[in-house]
Amino acid sequence: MDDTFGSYVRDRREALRQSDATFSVRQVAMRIGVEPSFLSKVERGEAPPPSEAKIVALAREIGEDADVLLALAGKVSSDLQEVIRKRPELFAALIRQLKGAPDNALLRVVREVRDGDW
Amino acid sequence: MDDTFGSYVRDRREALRQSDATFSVRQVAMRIGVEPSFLSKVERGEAPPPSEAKIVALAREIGEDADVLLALAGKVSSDLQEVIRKRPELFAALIRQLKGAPDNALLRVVREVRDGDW
DNA sequence: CAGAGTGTGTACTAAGTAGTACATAGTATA
DNA sequence: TATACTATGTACTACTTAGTACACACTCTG
Repeated sequence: MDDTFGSYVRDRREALRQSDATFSVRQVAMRIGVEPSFLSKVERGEAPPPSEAKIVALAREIGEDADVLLALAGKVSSDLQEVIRKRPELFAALIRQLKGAPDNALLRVVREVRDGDW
Repeated sequence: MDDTFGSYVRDRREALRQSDATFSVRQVAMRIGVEPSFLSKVERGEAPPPSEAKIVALAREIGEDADVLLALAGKVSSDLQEVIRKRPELFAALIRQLKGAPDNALLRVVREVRDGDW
């Protein structure tokens, strides 16, 4: 098991706990709707990352971007997948083409699309 | 169960069988590496679409784009997912922004990226 | 009419997913 | 020192995924 996910979550949660005692395993687990033992196992890498819905809730809890946390868990948000599935050829072509592009090039495309008159 | 996937595969295979007898359930199943009864069930929607690897093999067999066939199966190719997972913020932003864009706008971006000096 | 090839029905399974329930042991506080 | 909250360990389970194995009945061809 790789477990960047678990350690990352643990680190973030412990950090938040410094200033807010409600960030215990128990309370966070309760807030995201899982058993404390399960969250504990996930954080220690003994259980694989939970389902997408729980990860999204967890991201909100620890103030992290949901897509980033999902990525750490080896997943891609289902709403993104749906966008791709609706036009597979076009999005497949686009994504494969941007695979090797540097970050700033990507950012430029993002901005162009945002600002442009599409 | 929705089953556009199964019917689509069946239609394509039957069409090919008109001119080539080797496109029977049995032979295609053998070529893509599953049991004939399983392919039969998949085609009739009694079993969900098979694994990504089998779908890709099937796409080759019936001469369809793998990404399109995967999309019909409700999946997104794992290599595309990996690209997204490596830079989740950027790709999430891009894809969400292009969600509602018309096909020709998407095509323009694809072409720009291909031709541009990125 | 034998044999090959066709599609399909039934039964089974091994591995992975996503957890729950409960017990235990340590720690902080009043 | 009681109590309350903390984290963790062990055991169990229901569901899903991704199929296999094998037998059956039909049809076409030599």
